[in-house]
Amino acid sequence: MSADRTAIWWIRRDLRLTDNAALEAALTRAERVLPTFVLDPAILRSANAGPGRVAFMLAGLRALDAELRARGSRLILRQGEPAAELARLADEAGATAVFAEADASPYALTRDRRVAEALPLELWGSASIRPVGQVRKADGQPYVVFTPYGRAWKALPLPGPADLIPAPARLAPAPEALESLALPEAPRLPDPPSFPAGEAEARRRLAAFAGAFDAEVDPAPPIAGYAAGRDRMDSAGSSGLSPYLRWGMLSAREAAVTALHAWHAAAGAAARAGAEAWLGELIWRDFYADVLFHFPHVVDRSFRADYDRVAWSDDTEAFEAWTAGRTGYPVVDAGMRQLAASGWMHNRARMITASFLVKDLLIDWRWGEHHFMRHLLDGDVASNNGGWQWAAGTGTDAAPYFRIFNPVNQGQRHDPSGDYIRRWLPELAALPTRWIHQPWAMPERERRLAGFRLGQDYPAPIVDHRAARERTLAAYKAARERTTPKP
DNA sequence: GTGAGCTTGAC
DNA sequence: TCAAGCTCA
Repeated sequence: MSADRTAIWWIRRDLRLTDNAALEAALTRAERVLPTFVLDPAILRSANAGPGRVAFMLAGLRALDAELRARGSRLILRQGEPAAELARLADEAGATAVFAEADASPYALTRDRRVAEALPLELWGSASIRPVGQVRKADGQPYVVFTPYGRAWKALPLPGPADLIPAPARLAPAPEALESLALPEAPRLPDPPSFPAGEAEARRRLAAFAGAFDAEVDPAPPIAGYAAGRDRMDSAGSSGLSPYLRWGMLSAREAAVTALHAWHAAAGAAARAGAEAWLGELIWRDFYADVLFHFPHVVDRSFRADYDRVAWSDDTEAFEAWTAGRTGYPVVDAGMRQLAASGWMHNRARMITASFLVKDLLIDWRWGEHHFMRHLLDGDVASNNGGWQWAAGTGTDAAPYFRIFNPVNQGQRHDPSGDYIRRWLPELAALPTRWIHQPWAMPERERRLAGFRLGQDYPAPIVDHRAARERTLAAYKAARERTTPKP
């Protein structure tokens, strides 16, 4: 190995220096490492690339560049087809290898195969905690039910703090002559942003969520109340880390180590349950990455073929009302407006809005999946598709088709104060809590007192939930009968 | 082959 | 109480 060997660290969805196995491998093997990001037109032009998520990514690259510069290096930004751009850069810099974090999504696998044909590409680490394909049944087949998957996941050796790779303190400078595109300005981020991009912010949030990892210092960090608190939309019970995990501003492995540490340090059974519940959410993320890897057809079809025959309604007007947060069901509309305004939605609200689109409006789950992908900062094919197929009842381990969320009950149960509604639907802010989840049921006298006009200040429900429920049950039943003829 | 169990429910 | 059927061991 020559002393001046140069390698490319190809950054994709791992916008961090801490616990980065690909970066570490590159540093171990080369004298000089070129941190490189390639803006890929195939991704940027795809229907799934929302401007909000692109802006978040660009802000993340800016933050990463600052971290690199603080260590003596800088980000090299290129634009074009990755294999061609990386080959060009390798020529310019005399680089002999490319190191990258493994990414198991279908597009990434295809892209990386092309790059590997042109250059020596080495994949290290994983965007999930356990790489896809690692957790399998005794017969070698992948799991398609979460609970047994989770049991097997936990039975494998668990990562500990010693497994995490520290960020490098110094990096060799990139040659001055190597060109880098200027980072495009990131438009469309709210100011101040709900989710400031970057590794430093991710670590701040992780520490704030999981506490000082010491029950004597901080006996009740949010993670300790997560088991009960995560479903509450009217308080900050969730970690708010999903965009950072999506872009690798936080390593999923470090999140798992933190959850396990919080479990050991927990002050009691409830706090332990909180840490376990959060670890469970991280395992869901691994599970859906694994499902997508083994069953890539889920990207555009139901996991279970029966449900590709559901006679969906092509009601574009109803779909528009759903996207705009104007369905007349407050909890649905609050979720959709939170998504539009912040690029993020509470997970409970994701389930409620998804159930409403599919099972109240009988609209194809793919319409909703694509809308979410265009708006979510954390939009990730595996998790988003898994969540939608779960809600639609078409996926692995899905909610049964006849389980249809009642939007009023869900709102009352998970936003009992009504504050989630008041935050995102200011036109309902003056309504008494008793009626805030069903303004149409409010007596005329009370409406006048609150100065509220149904149909003007806020729409009347666009569907009757009870009737919609019956219609959906019939449509799913018909789809099943069509494809499973009696012997 | 067989029984237990299946993220988040509704009526 | 109801709503099916299928996975996993």
